[in-house]
Amino acid sequence: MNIANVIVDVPAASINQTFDYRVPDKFKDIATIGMRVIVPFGPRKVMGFIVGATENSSYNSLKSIIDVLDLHPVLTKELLDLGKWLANQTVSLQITALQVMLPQVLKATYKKEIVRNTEALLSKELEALFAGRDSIAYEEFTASTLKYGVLSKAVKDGDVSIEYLVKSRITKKFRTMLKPAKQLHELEEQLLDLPKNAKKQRQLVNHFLENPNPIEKQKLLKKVQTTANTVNILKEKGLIESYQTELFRNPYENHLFSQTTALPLTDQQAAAIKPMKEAIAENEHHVFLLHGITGSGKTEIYLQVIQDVIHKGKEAIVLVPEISLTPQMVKRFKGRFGSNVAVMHSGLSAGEKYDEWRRIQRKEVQVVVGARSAIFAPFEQIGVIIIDEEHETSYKQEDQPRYHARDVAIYRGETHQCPVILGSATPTLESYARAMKGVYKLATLDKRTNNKMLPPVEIVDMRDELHAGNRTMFSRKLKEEIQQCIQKGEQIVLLLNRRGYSTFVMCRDCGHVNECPHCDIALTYHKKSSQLKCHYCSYEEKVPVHCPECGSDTIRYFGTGTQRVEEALTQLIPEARVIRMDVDTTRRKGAHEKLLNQFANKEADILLGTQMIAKGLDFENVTLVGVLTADSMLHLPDFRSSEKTFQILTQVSGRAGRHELTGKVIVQTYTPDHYSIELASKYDFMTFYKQEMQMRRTFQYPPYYFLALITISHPNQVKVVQTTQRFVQMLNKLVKDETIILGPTPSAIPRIKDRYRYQCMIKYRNEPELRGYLAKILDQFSADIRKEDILITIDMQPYHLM
DNA sequence: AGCACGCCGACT
DNA sequence: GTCGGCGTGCTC
Repeated sequence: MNIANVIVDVPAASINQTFDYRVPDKFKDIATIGMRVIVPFGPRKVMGFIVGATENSSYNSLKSIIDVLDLHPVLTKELLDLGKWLANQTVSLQITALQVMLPQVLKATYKKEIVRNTEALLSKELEALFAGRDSIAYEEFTASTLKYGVLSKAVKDGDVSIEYLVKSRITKKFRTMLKPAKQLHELEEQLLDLPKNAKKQRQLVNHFLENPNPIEKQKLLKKVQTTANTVNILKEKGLIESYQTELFRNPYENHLFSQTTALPLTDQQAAAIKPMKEAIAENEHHVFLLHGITGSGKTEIYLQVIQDVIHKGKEAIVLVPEISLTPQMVKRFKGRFGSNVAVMHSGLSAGEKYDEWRRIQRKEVQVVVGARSAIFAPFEQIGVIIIDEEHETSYKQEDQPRYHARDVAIYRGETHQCPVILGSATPTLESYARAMKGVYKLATLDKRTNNKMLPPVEIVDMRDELHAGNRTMFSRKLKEEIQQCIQKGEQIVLLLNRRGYSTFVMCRDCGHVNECPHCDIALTYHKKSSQLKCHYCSYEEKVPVHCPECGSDTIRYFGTGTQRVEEALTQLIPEARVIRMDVDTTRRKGAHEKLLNQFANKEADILLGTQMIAKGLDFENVTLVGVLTADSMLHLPDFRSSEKTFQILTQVSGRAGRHELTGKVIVQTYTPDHYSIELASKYDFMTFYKQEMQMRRTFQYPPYYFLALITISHPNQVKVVQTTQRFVQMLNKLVKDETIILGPTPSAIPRIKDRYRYQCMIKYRNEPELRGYLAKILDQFSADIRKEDILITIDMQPYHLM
C-alpha cells in the first residue's frame, strides 16, 4: 500500500471525508484496509481507519502514517461498505458509523502532555509546575495560574514541547506460564546439584521431568503447594523460564450448560421451517416473518435453522432484545451449540465484550447471540440472521448513528445472500404489512407446542373499584386471586406498566409540581435518598417539607413506582413474599439473574416488576399474571402507544401457565373498552392489526408513511423557533408537494439542560432524495451551528417522538 | 472537534 | 505595550 485513504476520528461535518496519507516503508507490508492507524492531523495526532488504498494522491503535500494499531484488520471490506451505507441512511458521520461497529475498547483516547526537552533551568513558574518531573499532563498547566505566554515562549525556545498522545484502551488479561529452560537431560543433571533441603524446588523440577509441557504458574504452585519464591529461585538458576500468554475472559466460565439435542417439531413448526431451510441450502436472501404465539416453539426453529447453517460451515447472528434479561435464552443456545457461541450484551464488562468480539473475529465461533450491536459481528460467511422479538424498540439505537438493527440485518442478509428471520408473537405493523404485501414471507405458529390453550384473560374495570370504595391499586378480584394462588403454593407475576410515569411530588393545596430548573420535566421522587432527581440532567434537590409555591405542608407523592406498589402489596397481603425487579434493584451486575433464580427457587410468591419481566421468562410454577395499570402507556404522545400496549399485554400474558398448571391473567384498566386492551385479552392479533392499520392510514403514520424527525435545540427559545422555521422553509422548497412537514412544534420535553428544543416532523411516502436534501440543509446550517451553538439532530426512523 | 492565528478592547 | 477574549479558517 502506497497511499492510504483514512477516515479520521474527528466527529465534524467538515471532516466527513477521507484524508490521504503516505504509508512509510516500514508499514508497507503491514498496513491493510480496515486497520486502525494513528495519523497527524493539523497540529495533533488522531486515530483513523484505513478505508481504501491508492497508488497516487491528487493532494500534493502528504503526511505519513505515524503508527498502525492492528495486526489484523478490525473491519472487513463488507463492514466498511456497510458503514458507508449506514452513515448515508441515518444522515450521520462516517466515523460514528464505523465506531459503532466495534467494541468500545477499540476507541482511542487522547492525551496532551507538556514534555521537558532540556536540562537547563526553565522559568521559575515552569520549574514549579514540573516539580522535577520530565512531563506533565496539559491539564495541570490549564488548572494552574500560569499565563499562556509563559508556555508559548518555552515552546518557541525549544525548552519544552507539547505532545499529543493517542492511546488505545485495550485491556488484555495475561497469565504467567512456566516451562523448562533446558533440555530434559540437563534438567536431570542439575536436579542433583540442588541443595538437599530444597524439597519444593526438587518437586517443581520433577514435575517438568514428568511433564515438560508449559503449565500455568498458579496451577503448578497449587499442585506443589509452594510459593512464587521457589519459582523465582529456579528461574534465577536458569532451570525454568516464564512467559505471558493472553487470557481470554469467558463470562460464562462458571456456568454449566447441559447439552441438548434437536427436539421433534410439530407439524406447524415443520411447515414453517421448511422454506427457511431451503433458502439456506440455496443461498437465497429472503426475509421471513415468523409470527408465533408465546410457547409455540419459535426458539426451537431458530436452533434447527442454525444447525443447518453450521453444517454448511457458515455463521449465524441471533439478536435478542437485552440478553441479560433472558439468561434462559443464553442457556438454550449454549446448551445446543456449546462453545461455538459468543454472547454479546450490555451486562458484560468492556473487556469481556472485547474478548467475545475477538472470538468472532478469529472465527472461533460460528454463532453470536447478542443485543442490538451484535448485528455488526465481523463474520464473513453469514448463513442466517435471526431477530427474536422483532417488535422490541431496543433494536433502534437512540443516539448517533440512529440505526435500526432490523434494517442493518436485511442489508447484510442481501450482501451475504442469506435469509433473515424476524420472530415475534406480536410483530410490528411495519413488518406484518410487508408480509401481507408479500415482501416478507410469513410463517405462522398459532398452536403451543404443549397443545395447551393460552391462559384466559379477565379485564377488571378499575372505575368500578373506585365506585365501590376500593381506593387501593389492587382490585378485589386480583387480591382474591393472589391470595388463592399463594395458598396453593403457586407463583404470581405482577406487571407495573409504568413507562412514561414515575413518582413525582405535588402539593395538594395548590397543585404545584416540583420541576427541574434546567429541564421542563417533573422531578422524580427517590425514596431511598429522600431526594428529587431529574432523569435528564441528573440535577437533584431535597424533598421539600413545605410547598415552595404556597407554603402548605400537604405534599403528596404521585404516580406508582414499584417501591410504592411493593409497600401497598405487603400491607394488603402481609403473608406475600415479594421480589421487586426494576432499575433500582437490577443495577448491579448479575443482580438480575440472582433475583430470577430466587424466584425460580420459590423463595418468593410474587415477582413484581416493570416491562423487564414481560419477556422471555419461563417459570413453571407461575399460574397468575396481573397487570396493574394496563392503560398507563395508552395516553402517551406516541402513535405507537396502542401497539405497545397490545404487545406488552400479550407478552406478559404468555408468562402464565406455560407448563402443567393452567394459568390465568387479570388485567386492571380504566379504559376496558380500548381496542388494544380488549383484543389483547382475546389474543386477537389479526383484528388488532386491521384496526390499527386503519388508524395509521387515517392519521398518516407508518407503515403508510415514513417519518423523519428533526430536533433543534439552543439556549434561547426565540432562536430555536426561528432556526427551526428556517429549516422547515428550506426543506419545503425541496420536497414534493404531497410530503407533509409538521412544525416547528416544541418537543415533548421542551427544555433539557437549559436548552430549548423544537422539532419538525416529516411524513413522506416517496422521497428518494430526502437524505440528500437533509444533508444539504445541514451543510448550509454548518456556520450557524458553530457560531450560535445550535444543535440539530436528525432521526430517520423516530421511535421516541420527543 | 480542536487548534492556531489574528484582530480587538482592557488592563498592569 | 501585553493579556486574553472570541471570530475564522484549516486539518491529507
